[in-house]
Amino acid sequence: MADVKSTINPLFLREEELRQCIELLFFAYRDFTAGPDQILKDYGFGRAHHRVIHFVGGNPGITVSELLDILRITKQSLSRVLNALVERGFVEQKPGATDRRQRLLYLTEEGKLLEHKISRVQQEQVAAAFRQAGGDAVAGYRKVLEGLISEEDREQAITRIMGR
Amino acid sequence: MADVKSTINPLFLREEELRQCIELLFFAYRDFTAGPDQILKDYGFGRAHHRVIHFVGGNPGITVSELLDILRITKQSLSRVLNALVERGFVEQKPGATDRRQRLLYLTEEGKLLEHKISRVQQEQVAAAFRQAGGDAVAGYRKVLEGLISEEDREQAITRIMGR
DNA sequence: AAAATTAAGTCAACATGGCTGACGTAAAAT
DNA sequence: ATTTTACGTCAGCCATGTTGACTTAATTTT
Repeated sequence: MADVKSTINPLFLREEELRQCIELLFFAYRDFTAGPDQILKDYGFGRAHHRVIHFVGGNPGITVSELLDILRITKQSLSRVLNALVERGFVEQKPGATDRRQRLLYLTEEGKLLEHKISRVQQEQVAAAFRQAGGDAVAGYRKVLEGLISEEDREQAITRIMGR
Repeated sequence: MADVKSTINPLFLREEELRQCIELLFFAYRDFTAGPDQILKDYGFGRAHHRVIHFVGGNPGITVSELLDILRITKQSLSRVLNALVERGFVEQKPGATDRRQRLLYLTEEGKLLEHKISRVQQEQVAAAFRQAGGDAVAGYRKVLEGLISEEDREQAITRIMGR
């Protein structure tokens, strides 16, 4: 069937393939976030808290404005989430050494525990997919996702991800 | 640097790699949804409306319960969005031929226009990433994303995506 | 034919996490 | 001394998810 169509109209298969790949991303992302969401529920936290925990965990001492730049949300949105995390003792703020206006963000011990708990689940899920797909597939996955990041963001995002 | 660490502790690179791939998915998904969001804003619609338009467009005559099963939201959440689309003439409902309780969903001509407009942008974005990454990378991308879908959902999702 | 189940819808209330706008404070840069 | 920057707060709005309770019409089961 697809064979016939692609012989008659080579663009059909391509468009259908693109459609499939788009839906694949939708379903994968949905299941990719399900594990963390489940754990976070026990703490009364949501996905927004997870993002903060994740990026503070991976970038100890990150400033508020750097975090805002990664998350691309308003400081009012961030503050709600960040204040909850600070009040409940998962994140702590220290004034910057050279610039004392800054509040450098760190995970507390409790925060690190939660971060590990969540990322272990997520890493296991991704690791299982990688094992099953093989190393070449992983390389392809990375290439495609990098290309999916918009040009304006790409350099910034990639160096942030890779450069640590 | 990574060389040293991976020589000393081979698990480090693996964990760091997983972390990178997780962030890659976060950033890619963010930019992947940005284009459609932009267009939808002009119509006063959001991402929720897009999902309905997308899946009704790809599955003409889909029932409400099938759609609920794909989107994994409550019927109350769906109804808000679906009613808006029907009222504004982007989706129409027809009673099922064999089971008249069902309301089969179709895009109107206007709905198809919007669907095309959005998916053209998204498909171009994905196509650009594919072109740049190459065919092998695309195969890898698909394999990994399939593996990322949870086992319970996998067969259902995959056959739904591929089987058309 | 009567009873039970199913598909779909509705009303109401609430939570999460985005947003805008306006304004405040302390530290740093000019 | 003035302006800019980093960060914060208050207040209110919007989109989209949730739960729970209940209705209607059509189909299926008994």
